[in-house]
Amino acid sequence: MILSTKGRYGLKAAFELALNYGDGPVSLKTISSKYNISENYLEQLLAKLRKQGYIETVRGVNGGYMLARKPEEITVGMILRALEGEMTPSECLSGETCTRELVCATRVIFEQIEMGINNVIDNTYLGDMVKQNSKVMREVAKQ
Amino acid sequence: MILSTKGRYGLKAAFELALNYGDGPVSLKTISSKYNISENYLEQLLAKLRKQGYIETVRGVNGGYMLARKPEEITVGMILRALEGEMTPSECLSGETCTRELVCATRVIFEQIEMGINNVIDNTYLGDMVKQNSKVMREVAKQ
DNA sequence: AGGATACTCTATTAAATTAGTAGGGATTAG
DNA sequence: CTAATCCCTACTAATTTAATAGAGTATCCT
Repeated sequence: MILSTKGRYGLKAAFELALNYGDGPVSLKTISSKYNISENYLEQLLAKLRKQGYIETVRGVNGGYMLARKPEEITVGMILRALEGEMTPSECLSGETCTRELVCATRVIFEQIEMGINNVIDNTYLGDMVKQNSKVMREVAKQ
Repeated sequence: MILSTKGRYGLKAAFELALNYGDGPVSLKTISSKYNISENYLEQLLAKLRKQGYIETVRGVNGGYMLARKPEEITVGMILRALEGEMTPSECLSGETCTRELVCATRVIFEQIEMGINNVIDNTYLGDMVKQNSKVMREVAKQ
């Protein structure tokens, strides 16, 4: 599994906040029960997203979480990286351990895999997910 | 890290066998010392590749490992999957747990990530790596 | 003011995975 | 027959994952 539950749960939560963008905060309980995720665990994931500036919180009664920016300004990559760390297939692409930059056949492959992933996650915004979702929902409703 | 050492080491070893394709077996010791990988550990990885039919072995003195097919017939994806399992971002794409096929916004993203990865690993053959490598080696030699 | 609701923060932990280590057994060239 | 190799299984230390637990702080509402 390329993504752990951190990235998977976190992306679901971020999508939920995007769905409710502009409608005030959504509580942890609402999200965790809708997606069937442990409340305390999801809380830790949302804390990471908050610390990285992607979501804001309102404390107290009727409080909850909300996106700190428009869904059109937050990419899937931002969310996944905030939770999973750099999305790289091999430490030699992100770290200092690999010294054979030029002459490494496997490195070329790892770079291409990384590009393939980044191409998706950096070009998809939460806003795109919302649009795509409402489109699918309409199609399902027709049948 | 998307790939564990299993996939990374295993791909390096497979590449090494591709480099030596047609020249008889290459011993475990040769590969593990060249790439600085634990001999016993690499052996376990090569055993997996053998059981899946990608490599053959010759036992006894002067024995070793060799590709069971031409480098042009073995993809990077075959090697990585043999060692890492299915390269999928989320269990909902490979397993039976996810039941909301149609109406799942995050699933769409996971599918696209998977396609991005597969596009690279299923279209790159060990033979391509060998060609690419000798090209780079020539360029380096010029300078 | 006070209670209920909701986020904040830190510590702990069970389970799984990773990345080996270890060692005895079988095979074969010379 | 012996040294070089592969074969196979068991064990283990370290790390990561996926929570669980609970005490603390802020805010709304009455």
